[in-house]
Amino acid sequence: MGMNVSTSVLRRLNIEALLRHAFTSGTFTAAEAMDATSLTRATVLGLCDELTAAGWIEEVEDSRTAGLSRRGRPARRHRLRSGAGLVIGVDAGRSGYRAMAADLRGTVLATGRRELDPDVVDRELRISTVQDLVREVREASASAAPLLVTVIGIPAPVDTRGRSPIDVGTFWRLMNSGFPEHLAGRVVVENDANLSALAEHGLHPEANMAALLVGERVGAGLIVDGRLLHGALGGAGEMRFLETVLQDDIGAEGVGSLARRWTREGLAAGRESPLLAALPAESLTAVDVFAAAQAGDALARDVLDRIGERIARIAAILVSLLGIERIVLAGAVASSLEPVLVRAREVLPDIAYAPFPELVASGLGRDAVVRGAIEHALSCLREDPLELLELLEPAELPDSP
Amino acid sequence: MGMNVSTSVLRRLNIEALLRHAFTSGTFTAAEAMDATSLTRATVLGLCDELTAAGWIEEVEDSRTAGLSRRGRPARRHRLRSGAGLVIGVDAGRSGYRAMAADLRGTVLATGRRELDPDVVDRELRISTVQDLVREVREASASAAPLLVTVIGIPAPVDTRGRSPIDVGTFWRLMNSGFPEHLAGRVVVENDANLSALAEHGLHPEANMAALLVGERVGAGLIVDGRLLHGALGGAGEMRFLETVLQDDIGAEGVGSLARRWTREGLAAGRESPLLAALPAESLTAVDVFAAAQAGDALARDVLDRIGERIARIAAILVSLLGIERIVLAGAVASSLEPVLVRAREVLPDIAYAPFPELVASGLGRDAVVRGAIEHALSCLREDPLELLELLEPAELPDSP
DNA sequence: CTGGTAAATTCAGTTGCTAGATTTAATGCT
DNA sequence: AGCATTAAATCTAGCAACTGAATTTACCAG
Repeated sequence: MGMNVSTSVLRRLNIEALLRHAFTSGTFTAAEAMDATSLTRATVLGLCDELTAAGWIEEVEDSRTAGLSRRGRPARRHRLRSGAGLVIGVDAGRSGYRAMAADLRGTVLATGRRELDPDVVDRELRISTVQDLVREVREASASAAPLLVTVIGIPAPVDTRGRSPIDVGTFWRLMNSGFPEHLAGRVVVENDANLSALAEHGLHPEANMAALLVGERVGAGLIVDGRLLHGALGGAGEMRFLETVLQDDIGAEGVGSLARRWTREGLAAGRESPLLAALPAESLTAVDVFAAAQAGDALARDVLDRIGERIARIAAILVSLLGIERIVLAGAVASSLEPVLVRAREVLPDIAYAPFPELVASGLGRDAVVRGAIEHALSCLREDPLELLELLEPAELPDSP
Repeated sequence: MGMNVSTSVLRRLNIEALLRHAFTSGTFTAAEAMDATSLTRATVLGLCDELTAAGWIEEVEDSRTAGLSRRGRPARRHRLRSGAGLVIGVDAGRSGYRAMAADLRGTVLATGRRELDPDVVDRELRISTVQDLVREVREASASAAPLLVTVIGIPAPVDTRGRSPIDVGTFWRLMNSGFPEHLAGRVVVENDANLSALAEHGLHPEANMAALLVGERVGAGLIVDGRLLHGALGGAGEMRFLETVLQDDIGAEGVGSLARRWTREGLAAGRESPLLAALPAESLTAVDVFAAAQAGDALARDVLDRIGERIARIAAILVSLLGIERIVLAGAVASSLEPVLVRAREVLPDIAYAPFPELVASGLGRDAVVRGAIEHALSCLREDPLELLELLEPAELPDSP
C-alpha cells in the first residue's frame, strides 16, 4: 500500500510518543494519551486507528464496560498488543545456558536450558547452542509474533557497544562469541551482573542500586542516577581491586569459593566441626556450609559471618563512592543468603557512615540474569519503539486484519 | 508582534537542532547545517535568517572570502553570536570564592575573587558575597548580553537536582546556601570535584575519567560512560570509605593534610630532616614538604612517596570498579604533584591490573572548579538551547523580516 | 562575453496538526 | 418515554511549516 516511505519527522515523533505511552502505561484512553503526548484527541485517535490496523496496539473493552466511568459517553480504550512482538533473553553462563521468550508485556511464554561443560573451549559450540536454544524457546512460545530483540547475558565485561575486551586468555572472547552476527534480528550483548541489576531494578526501581552476583566470583551490576554503568572496556562492576585493597589474595572470589576456602582452612587449623568434617573435602560446597550453619555448626557460622563481613565491606565502598542505596545479592545461592546478610547489616555501622544501603537477597534465584535480559529487551523497546517498528516495516503496516 | 504563542512542535525541534549545531560546530554553512539537521536548504536558511534577526547567530564572511571555496556561488556562513549571552561560573569554596564570566564560546571576559574566613559560619554572608561577586564579574565583563546560566561549585555533595543532604553538622547546608533562590536567572549548583572533572573533560574528552580534588580533603568527580555521576544524596565521589577499607583512620584526608601529618609523625619518630625540622611545626604546609623533597630531603621524599602510594590505591579502585581510564589530580597543589604521580605510577602495576589509568596533574591550578563551572554552563546550553532561548523570549523573536 | 559551478531564492504542493462545531453514546431525572 | 447531562468521537476547515523543483544569483576561468 501507499505507506509513505519518508514519513514526516513530526509524524514519526508522535507515533513514537504514543507507542511509548502504550508501552509504559497498560490500558489507556484517548484522554490519557492526550496528556502524555500533548496531542489533540483527533490526532491521538487517528494514530490509534493506524497502530491498531498495523497490529501494534489493540482496542479493548470501553471504560464503562470496564466499570471505570458512570456518566457520559464511554471512552474507547487501547493497549499494547502483547502478541505484536516477541523478545528473548538468554543467560549464556559458563556452565550452562538458560533462555526465556516473553511477549511485549513481559509475560514469559517459554523457557529452556542447556548444560555445558565449563571447561570445553569451543566457540562454535557455544554459538550453535545459543542458536538452538533461541529457536527452541521461540517455537515453544507458540507465537507467530516477530522476534524483536534478543538480549544475551555473558560472564565477561561488556562495554556500551556490546564488545568485550581481549583478555589475557581467551575466556572473555569465548564468552562473547559474536552472537549478533549469528542470530537473526536485533541482538544485544550485556554483562550478566548488569542484567541482574536490571532485573532487580525492574522489580523495585531505585535510581542508585547495585546487584552483586555472588557465585564462584563476585561481580557487580551498578546503576547510578538511574543508568547502568559500563566504563572503559566494560570494566564497571569489576571487583578485582578487593585483592589489593583488602590486602589479601582473595580478591573477587564469590560466596561459593569463599565458603569452601574458609571451611577447609578452618578444618585444617583443627577447628571442631562434626558436620563439615564428615563430608569429603573435595566435594564440599557452599550449600553444605549453609546447611551446617542452619544446624548450628560453629565453624559454618563463622564462615558465613566472614562472608557477611566481606559483603559489608563491598557495601561500604559502594555506598560511599557511588551513593548506592540498595544492594541486591543475586545468584544461585541467593535464597540461602539471609544469615550472611544479617551479619553484613550488623557490621555495616562499624565500617560505614549512615545512611546505610539496604541489603537484600534477590528473590529471582537462578533466573535473575534471564529476567534481566527480558527486562532489558523491553526497555530497549520502550526507549526507542520506532526503531523496532521500522525493523519489520517491509511486511508491516499495510492492511488491517 | 503576532508571534504564535505555541510555536509548533516541529518548528521548535528544528530551531533547537540548528541552535545546537551552532553551539557545537563553530562557523557553519547551510550545507553543513543541512547534514546536521536533515532539513532542506530552504528551511535551514529560513531559520538562520530568523535566528540572526533574533540575535542568536550572526552571518560572517562567506566561504569564498574566507578562502574555503573556489568555484561556484560562495556559501553564506553563520556562527553563534558569542555576545548573545553570558554565563558565569563560581567556585564557592570554604575559604574563598572565585568567579568568571564568559561568552557563549567560552571566552573568559572577567574574573573576580573574594576571601572568606573558613571558620565563620554565616549563611547570609556567603549568599551576599556570591551576589556581589556575580554582579562584579558581570559588570567587569562589559557585556550587555543577558545572563543565561550561573553555575556554582560547592564543597559538599550535590545530587542530580542540585540539593545537598542535611549533614550531621550544618556544614553542607552552609555551603549549599540556596543560591538559586538568591540569584537571578537559571542557577545550577554542583559539587566542586564534579566541576573539576567537567573542566578536564572539556580539555581532553574521555568517556571514563575522574578528577581527584586533592586539597585538605580528597573528593572525586567521576565521569563514566561520558556522564557525571551523582548518586543518592550526591554521594558519588565521596572518599570516606578509604578510612575503613584501608584500615587506617586517615580516610579522605587530602595531600595538604597528609603532608603535614606524616611529616610531623616522621619528625616525632626522630627522623633526620634538617630542612623540615627547621620550620615551626605549627605553620608547616604541603608547599614546604614539596620544596624540601625537591631539595633532596629524605623525609620529605618519603612523605611524598606515601602520598603517591595512597593515590595509586585510589586509582586502583577507580579503574577496577568503574573502568576509569584517566585520572586528573586537581587543586591548588596540582602543579607540584609530579613527584607524587611518579611514585603512584610506579606502584600501580603492583596493586592493579592492566590497562592502567593515565595519571596526570591538572594544568588548571586553582581555576579548575571555576573553569568547570563555565564548561558546565555551556554544556547546559548545548544540551537544551531552546530552554534558555525561551527564558528570555518576552522581547525576542517578534516579527518576520 | 560566455560557460560552468555551486549556492540562494522562490513558490507551488503536501503533510499532518489544531480548533471548534457537530454528532454519538450512555445515564439519570421527571 | 422523553429530555437534560456528561463525556467522548468524529468531522471540517484552516493553517503552519516543510519539501522539491525550478529559477535566479554570485563568482571564476578562459
